[in-house]
Amino acid sequence: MRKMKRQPVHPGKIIQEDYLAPLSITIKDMASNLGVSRKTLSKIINERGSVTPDMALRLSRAFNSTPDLWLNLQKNYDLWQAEHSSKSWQMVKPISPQMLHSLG
Amino acid sequence: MRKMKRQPVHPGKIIQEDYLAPLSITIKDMASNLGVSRKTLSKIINERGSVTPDMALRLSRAFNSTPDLWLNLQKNYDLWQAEHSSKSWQMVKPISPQMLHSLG
DNA sequence: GGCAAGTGCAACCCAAAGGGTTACAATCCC
DNA sequence: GGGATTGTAACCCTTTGGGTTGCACTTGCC
Repeated sequence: MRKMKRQPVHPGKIIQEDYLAPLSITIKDMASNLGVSRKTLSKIINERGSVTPDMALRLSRAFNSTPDLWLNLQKNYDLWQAEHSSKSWQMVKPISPQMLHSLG
Repeated sequence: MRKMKRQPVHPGKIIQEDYLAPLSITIKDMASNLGVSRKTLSKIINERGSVTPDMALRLSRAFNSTPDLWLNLQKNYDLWQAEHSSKSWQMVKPISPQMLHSLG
């Protein structure tokens, strides 16, 4: 599989750069169109909020895409954050056949 | 794209049926191995908790898989829940070229 | 039968996070 | 100048992840 070396793009950036900007749609109008508050959209675009399943569904309808597109962007972003914000998960030892023997 | 018609399997079920059961590992021991509380693992396995990015990293190390495997399971599950727990997102109208005209 | 282990779960405590509204200051654009 | 846009802070509410402790139930084993 592929390992992410650089921090993935936040979905908010995609919304802003690939949709709102090109189409000249304001955050205010877009929030209204999505049926959420201006704050909610603003936070996501400014990378201070995340795309929830519900928001992914709304975005997919507005931009004629799929909820998975947005959730995957968010997932990759969150995963990268988790990988780099703590390392205690690296302490987890693989469940190997050898271990199973000692467990028996 | 593919549309999910049936409720996706919860990652907790996979953990239980594909790993713990076959390997005869108890929830207690597994929780200990993952470095989380018994409650945390128990909730996930009983489908009352979700696999967070941190947990996905732990599971991927324990079971020699990828964090994405676990996060995708959770994502699909959450998305299905969101789709069926509310329908207000269906009110969102697509941003069509026609709409853009009226916005201009 | 009887005990220890495994387990679901409730009760509590915390902190984080999503969502809403309101309000203010800074900007941008006629 | 003046209206529209926008980032944000302040508040409020609810949900949720995570931890610990304790209790009751079930199961396996001697």
